[in-house]
Amino acid sequence: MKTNKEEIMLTALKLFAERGFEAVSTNMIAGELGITKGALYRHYKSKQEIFDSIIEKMFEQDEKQAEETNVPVREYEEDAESYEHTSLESLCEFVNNQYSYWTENEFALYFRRMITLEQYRNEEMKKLYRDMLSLGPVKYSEDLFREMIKSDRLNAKAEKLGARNLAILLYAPLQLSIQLYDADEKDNEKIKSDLGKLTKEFEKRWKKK
Amino acid sequence: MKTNKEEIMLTALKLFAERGFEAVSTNMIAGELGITKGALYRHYKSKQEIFDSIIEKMFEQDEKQAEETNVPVREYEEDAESYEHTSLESLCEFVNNQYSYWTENEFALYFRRMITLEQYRNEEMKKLYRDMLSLGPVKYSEDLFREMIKSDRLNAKAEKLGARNLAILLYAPLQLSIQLYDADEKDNEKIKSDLGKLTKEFEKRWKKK
DNA sequence: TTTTAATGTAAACGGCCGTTTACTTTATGC
DNA sequence: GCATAAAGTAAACGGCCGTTTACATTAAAA
Repeated sequence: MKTNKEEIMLTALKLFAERGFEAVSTNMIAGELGITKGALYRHYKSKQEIFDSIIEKMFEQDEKQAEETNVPVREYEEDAESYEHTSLESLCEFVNNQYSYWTENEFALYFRRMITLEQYRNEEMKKLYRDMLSLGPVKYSEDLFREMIKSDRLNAKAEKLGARNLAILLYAPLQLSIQLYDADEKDNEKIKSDLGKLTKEFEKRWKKK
Repeated sequence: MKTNKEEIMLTALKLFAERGFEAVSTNMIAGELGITKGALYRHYKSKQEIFDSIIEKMFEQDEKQAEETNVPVREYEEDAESYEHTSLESLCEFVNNQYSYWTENEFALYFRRMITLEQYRNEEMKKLYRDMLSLGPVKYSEDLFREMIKSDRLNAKAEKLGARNLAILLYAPLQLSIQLYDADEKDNEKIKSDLGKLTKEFEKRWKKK
């Protein structure tokens, strides 16, 4: 009489992140917890419900994360005013924070891997992956850069390159850094400091002198 | 009496690329082909053998691809001479070719997705993913940049930034572009032309004047 | 200490898994 | 056209799937 929902969820998440939802059996999850599969159903009414609760928890955690960092994370508000105070520096800092978040925060790390494995399964998963990890963040940065260009905070070269390409140039090294982390977790510190250098370099290159 | 090994392999690959190897059943593969699962075993002795033959075919195709493009793709030869004639231009062109290869070549496209879904399953898959899609290409570019710096083909800023970071700056936009393609295949032409712009920009920025 | 609710177990359920078997259909070479 | 080998079928195999059931144990409340 010990296991709680949180524990089951995290155990399942780790397995989902390594084999994919469909390939993980209730037996595996229970076995990992040292209980029998029947006991799982005291806490969740199905395997799917475990998965759904993981998604839900990620959304909750994501909101908190968004509040902590000064740069709003996902939802783009049409009202342009909200970006007026976003500086290039804070955006670069945000990128570095994102690296730490997706590699060092245990839940975020496994969630990212899980959703990576589910991204091609159906439209819902595809959208989730896109919004959280690929097109979403790019579009978000793009919007910020567009604002920066409008308010003349970037140099002429930046203006010429365009907001979308600036977003790609900033966001791509983050994405690759996360991939490099997955390739060898031991390189974490090196990867992180390299990313720091690259964002600093980015700052210098595009900021209005 | 029509189905051949090639047909089975490609059908299986598409399913593996969307759900993952373990989640795809022999029934699904056979169903997609319009035959019964028993018939599969006339061509392959197990589901695993279908998977293995996909890997094998990818290696074969990869070798051909490496011969066609003037830039050697993977295996790094200690002998530094082999890089002497690799120019920054051809490396950038190689990056653009890689985008087309991993999005427009049917087999490469589905193989990439499949291996993406298998990357966390075990050490063998992890290595395969790393070598073909993440750390491998970065290391390869890094070696090329190191040679370029040594032979003084890049400018002072490039030298200061270092070969690894140059590799990241060149390779990251390719990786992200591929992800963006997966997010919405219809954007292909736009993504490709943006990547072209970014590599041109890269060329101008780091080449010795 | 006794009651009660939460948490566990083991077994059963129908169903699908990968694979093998015995047998039938189809295409090809002589 | 007929033998033969290739390619298909349907059914069976043992085994695991997700889930439910009936019952036992545990921990907390009274």
